[in-house]
Amino acid sequence: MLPAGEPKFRRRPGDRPAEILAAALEVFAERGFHSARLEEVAKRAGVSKGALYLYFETKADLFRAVVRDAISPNIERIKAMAEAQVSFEPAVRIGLVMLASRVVTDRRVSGVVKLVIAESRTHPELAAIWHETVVEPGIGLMSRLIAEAQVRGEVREGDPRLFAFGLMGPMVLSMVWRETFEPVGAQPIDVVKLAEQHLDTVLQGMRP
Amino acid sequence: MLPAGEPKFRRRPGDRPAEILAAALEVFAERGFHSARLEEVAKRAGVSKGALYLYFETKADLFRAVVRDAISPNIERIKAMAEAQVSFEPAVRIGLVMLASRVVTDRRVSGVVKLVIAESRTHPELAAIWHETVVEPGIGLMSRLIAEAQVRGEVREGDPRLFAFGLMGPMVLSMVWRETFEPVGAQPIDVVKLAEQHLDTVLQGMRP
Amino acid sequence: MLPAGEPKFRRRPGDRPAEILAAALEVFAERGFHSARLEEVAKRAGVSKGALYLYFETKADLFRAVVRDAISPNIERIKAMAEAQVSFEPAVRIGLVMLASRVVTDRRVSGVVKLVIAESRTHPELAAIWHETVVEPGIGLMSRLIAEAQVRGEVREGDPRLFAFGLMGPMVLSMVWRETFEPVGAQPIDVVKLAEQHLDTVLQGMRP
Amino acid sequence: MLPAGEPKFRRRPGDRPAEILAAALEVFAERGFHSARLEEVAKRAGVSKGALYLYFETKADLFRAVVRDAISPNIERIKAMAEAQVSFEPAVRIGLVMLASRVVTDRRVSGVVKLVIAESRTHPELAAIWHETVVEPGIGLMSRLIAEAQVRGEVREGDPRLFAFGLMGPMVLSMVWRETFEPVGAQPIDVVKLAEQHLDTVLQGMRP
DNA sequence: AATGAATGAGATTTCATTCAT
DNA sequence: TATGAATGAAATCTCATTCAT
Repeated sequence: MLPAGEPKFRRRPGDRPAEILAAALEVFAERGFHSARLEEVAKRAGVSKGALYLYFETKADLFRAVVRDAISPNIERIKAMAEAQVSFEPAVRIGLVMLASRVVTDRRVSGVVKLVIAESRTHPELAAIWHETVVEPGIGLMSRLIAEAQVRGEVREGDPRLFAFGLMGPMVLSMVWRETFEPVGAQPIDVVKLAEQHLDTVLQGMRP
Repeated sequence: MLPAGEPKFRRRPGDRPAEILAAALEVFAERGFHSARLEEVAKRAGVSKGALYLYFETKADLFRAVVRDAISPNIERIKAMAEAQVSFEPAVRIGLVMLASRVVTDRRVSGVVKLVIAESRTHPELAAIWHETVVEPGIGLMSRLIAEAQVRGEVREGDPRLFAFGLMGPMVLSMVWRETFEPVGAQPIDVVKLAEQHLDTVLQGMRP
Repeated sequence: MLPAGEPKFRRRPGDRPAEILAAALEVFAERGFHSARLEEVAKRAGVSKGALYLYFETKADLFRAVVRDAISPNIERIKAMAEAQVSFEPAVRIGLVMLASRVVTDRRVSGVVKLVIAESRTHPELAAIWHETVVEPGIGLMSRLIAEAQVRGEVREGDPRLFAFGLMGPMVLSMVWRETFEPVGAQPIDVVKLAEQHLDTVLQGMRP
Repeated sequence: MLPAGEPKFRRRPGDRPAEILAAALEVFAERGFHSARLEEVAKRAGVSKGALYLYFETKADLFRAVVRDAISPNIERIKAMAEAQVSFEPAVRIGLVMLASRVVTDRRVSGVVKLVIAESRTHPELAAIWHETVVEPGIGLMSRLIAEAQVRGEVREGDPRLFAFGLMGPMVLSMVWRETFEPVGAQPIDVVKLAEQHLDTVLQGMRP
């Protein structure tokens, strides 16, 4: 049926699923779930539309895979932090600065975070996964460290969980800011400087 | 076609846009921009689909109107705060607690904020409007108050804008939390308590 | 977005669902379920593709409606036959000749029967509906008449249900013949003559 | 690419087409032409999808081969019957009972018959082949036997072809019944009993 | 001003077919 | 011969938008 032309396809090496996930992350982050076109994902991954379906059942399935994929390194980070037994202040300092410099700054992360927020209504499982795997463990870890520090008398009284939200808040704000307001001209936030100044302020404010 | 009878009761036309905006806010907040069905908006507003087009050109136009509509009362609050001339600490305390108790807690607001975040890529104008009208004035006001307090020696040195982000961060986190994680089972945040504890902490940490 | 041209659509009177069903019957009968194109159905019904979805949820739903629609008149016929209390031979004669002349001859019926056969694997509900509504009542009625005639000594012994199949078989064969072999050149069957000769033969063969 | 080792066992290539045809018959009978997946055929035949194309040009080609393949043994049966020179009644009795017990009862046959009916519109060649090779010879043979019996005064007057349809009808009905209504719960027909009772009835009814 | 039936462009998804290996 | 990853045309279904009434 087709007039013969140059070869229609060529098997290429490389990790197809990973290439597709990378392309999908880009497109989803740029356009959101609904506006993302699978055709665009395919084009950027250098495959045909049909090929996507060799690896992912549906668009939603691909979306979920993108989000899950973005979590995995974070899980490791959180575990590593949890296992590093140190005294309160250095632990929080190192943790938050690392978060600011490595995680919040990473466009891949802030992009996915924004997606999770944006699509939480239509894909609550994603919010659930993210919450169980990243958010609650992270907040839980900080709360525990704070509670222990309170027992040791290093931190004044107060709800440890609220202290944790107080520390994390500006990091969340930074991601939202970068994804939402910077593209329309807002002055970028220097996240590391923010983290450091915030730590100086809050840690002093938490002293007994 | 209908034999003349008594005129059917008819809502004042002037109310229509407001009713439509209210219905649209609901539906957009529940479903996001793309999943929101104009048919659903029309049904909840008690009008026909066609009627929407008498007041709004397109779906995007309606969306913009919803977002703008949600801003206006906030603008008034901000202006009021700005005009209330008080010393630094009380001003910040009153402002943040008011924000926590009146604004962050309002589902309408957190819903719209989430929408702005979610659709910022496809509707950057919304992010722009929000930034110019709400965010920048708010952050600007706080920064100025802080800078003035620094001049008076009430606040230690440090970037006033970063202090402002440090104060606001947990409020943003709270809105994201409510919209994204509470629906999937996360323990709710008591925003007012958070604001108060955070103020105690940060204001102490900002002292010279 | 569209350059203005002649009016895109015009509401027309008439019973839309019925028009669509008629068009769909044609197309389904011509092409089978899978090869039938909704675009073709829409074109023949004089509506747009989208309009089909105002009346029928899915293609399968439309298909079911076509089949159900074809049954209803038959149900009436069967009921009428059942209620006509007559002695055995005339009843069967009248019934079968009526069937031959009115039902088997009707392209709409034979077309739908073929569809039910063809799609019974993919749409078993249709076979079920047809079986419960048309086939089993019909066979049941004949069996009962035969059993009663046996009691009265008008019919020799033998399984009444098998007698019924013996009478009906050539009618089924005729429908299959018309739909399957006539289009490829088979000599048409004169169904009424077949029914009459078959009745003469079988009724005589059923005498005690 | 593989290091030389002992040769993997390998089916004789000569068997491949037969294995594929067997698998294809199963799948086509189960799902119909369109819903049949070549991947499924390949899996059941124990070959790759690509291998199918070494033996059959297209899906339709494979389908035709399946149908033709199912005919061949029948042709032999029919020829054998035609050549067995016997008097009318025994010939018909033997023939029909054999048909009932060997052919109609064979799921492979009823499956293909159903396929031919179902796809006759999209693949008329199949109906044509079937008609020319199976149906018309069979009906022709019976008609001739009947006509000869009429000449000998063994059968009363009447259209021999219609007598043939009268005899064959319940066999067709049985195949349709099995394929269409039994899967949705209809009580199975005992085809051999049906054939015998029908023969008793019709043959008596055909006596002068 | 209001209606809502109708439109049709466009998106996801399927799967027979191809061809580099 | 044989494989199976990859292709891409084509089909169903959605829904913002239109406009005769």
